[in-house]
Amino acid sequence: MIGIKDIAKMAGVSVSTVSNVINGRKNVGKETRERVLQICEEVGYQPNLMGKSLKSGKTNTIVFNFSDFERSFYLKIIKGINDYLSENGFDLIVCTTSSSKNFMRNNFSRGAIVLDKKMDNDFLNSVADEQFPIVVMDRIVDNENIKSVIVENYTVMCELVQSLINKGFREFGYIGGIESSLDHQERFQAFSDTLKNNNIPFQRANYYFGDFTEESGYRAANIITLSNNLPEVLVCANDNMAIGAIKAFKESNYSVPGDISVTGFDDAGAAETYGLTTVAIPRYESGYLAAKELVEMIRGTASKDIFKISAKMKWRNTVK
Amino acid sequence: MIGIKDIAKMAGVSVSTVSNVINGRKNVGKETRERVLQICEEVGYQPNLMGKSLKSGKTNTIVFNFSDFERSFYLKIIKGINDYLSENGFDLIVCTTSSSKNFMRNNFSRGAIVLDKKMDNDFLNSVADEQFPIVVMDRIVDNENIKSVIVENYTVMCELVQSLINKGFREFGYIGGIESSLDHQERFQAFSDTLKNNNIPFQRANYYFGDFTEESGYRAANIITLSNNLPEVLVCANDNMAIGAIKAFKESNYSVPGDISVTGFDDAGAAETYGLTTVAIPRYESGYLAAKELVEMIRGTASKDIFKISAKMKWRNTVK
DNA sequence: TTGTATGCGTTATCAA
DNA sequence: TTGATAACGCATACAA
Repeated sequence: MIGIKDIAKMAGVSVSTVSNVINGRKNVGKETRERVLQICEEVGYQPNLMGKSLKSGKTNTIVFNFSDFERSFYLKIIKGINDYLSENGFDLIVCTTSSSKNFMRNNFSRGAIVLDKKMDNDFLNSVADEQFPIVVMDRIVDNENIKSVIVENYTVMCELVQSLINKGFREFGYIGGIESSLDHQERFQAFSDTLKNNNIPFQRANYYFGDFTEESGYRAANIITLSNNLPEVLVCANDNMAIGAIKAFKESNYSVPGDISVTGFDDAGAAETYGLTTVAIPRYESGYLAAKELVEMIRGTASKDIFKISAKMKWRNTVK
Repeated sequence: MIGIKDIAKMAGVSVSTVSNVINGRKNVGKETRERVLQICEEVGYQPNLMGKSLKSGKTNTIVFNFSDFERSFYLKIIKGINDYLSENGFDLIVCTTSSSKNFMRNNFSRGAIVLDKKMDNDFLNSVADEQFPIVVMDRIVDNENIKSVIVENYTVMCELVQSLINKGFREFGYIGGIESSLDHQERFQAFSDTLKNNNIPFQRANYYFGDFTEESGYRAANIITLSNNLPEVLVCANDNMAIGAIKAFKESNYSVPGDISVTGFDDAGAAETYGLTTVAIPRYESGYLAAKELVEMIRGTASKDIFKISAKMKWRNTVK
């Protein structure tokens, strides 16, 4: 691997001069500067981050941590994060749980964005620090160096359910997501609060367990069809499960929305294809904003508030 | 930040002794070892990864490099890579182009898997090394430390086109992908070779440029409809473009496959939804195998051959 | 069994 | 305008 020392030798100057050129100091003669830059270009010199941050004690690396490979919108979040960070001169590394623990320390990286349920609060509390701020998504942690960026699920789910009630629906079914997920909790809370506010009863029997996968929605819907007691509308905690449910209904020769209406949450790629009525969450923007919040924490200019991403109803045609 | 030196001072020993304790060498007295470990524990000492790998030049980290956020199957590839690596005790970091160049060096990582057209061959040749092997996907680089894992596009595309010919199709259209992509090149080569072998003419006018995005397929199909000269079947270099084309045809009130048949390549998530006839590529397995090849190169047990992932025809209903 | 000295790639200080 | 050198945190060869 070629280093500053090699460049110095080739250019016939000292290492300090090369360092000065590379870091844009002005105390270098024009000719020397050009010669050095020329050589760097030719040999494709890349500064070694190790040496650099060993010296400075600072890095520009941000860790993004996730572990669920089933939800394709994660790529959009990553893209948002990546875009903001590269616009601001930070490097991004994406890791899954175990590796993240190695890299989330302030002599290696400058901060982290965490979207992984397996990364527990205790661990986060132990590494978060004024020198190592963290942004968590879909979770709230009580620590002044950990900031939350969450989706504003509650109001939009209220809006969705209220609209369904206004359309005349009275018998609701619900498929929930992973219980530890804040998204799940808020969505279901909004769902049941809205029914309660309208004096519409919701039997626990009409709650079906899911885990945000299409498979789990499919299974839940099969159980529903077997019960011989279809609700008028099935509200699902996300799109994957809604789509799984729709597939199951179609296989059992029920028409959506003829026999049963279905709603989702996310506006995932496939939602449009299925004409699914759902809630659109701006994923790219979430990532971008999470990165922005983190960088502001690093710079000491962040506000303390939880950052809420707002979502919007998307009416399509799986609701009568 | 507390370092080995501080521990040494507190324990009243030298830094090398502390280093020896931490790295489990046996040349340390029992008492000393216990005292040092005790102190490390108390103060929460964490070794500085920078200093460590700057010195030792060895790590267990593998870099995976990609940059296209539009193709959701990338998540499957990442999952495959992640699974193999974690089963084998390696850490994975995923990076986009610019950051990758920082991390792809043999004192930080142990090897890399590259799936990014923006990472040029010159750069790869300059970093690849016996001590830093690289696996490239969808590309062939002539370097004994760079191994290719590619999809066996040719034979399956021949099979697809031959089947279409056997069904009686004679007028073909084609939407190509990014020209620099090996996938694109092989698929088109197979397409035109098969037509030639069957003495079926293919006019260059029926070739449409695309870049693997749905958008580009949509545009190409709109151009086709305006030409008033629909081919009998439109072969697309991937699913995204095929789906874009199908949308365009439907908007122009052409029926698929009534007025025109369409085929894709990838078996992306949405392909099933659209009932698209396509070619299924095992993405998870590709990632898993790419990681396996890399680890074997690291261990010095890899074969020199290009690794080919085989793909399979998937007949659905966008072909008459 | 423990300590001293050196070097990894870089930046910063200071002298030339 | 340039160069020599120390220092960052750690591992290691070698001396004690």
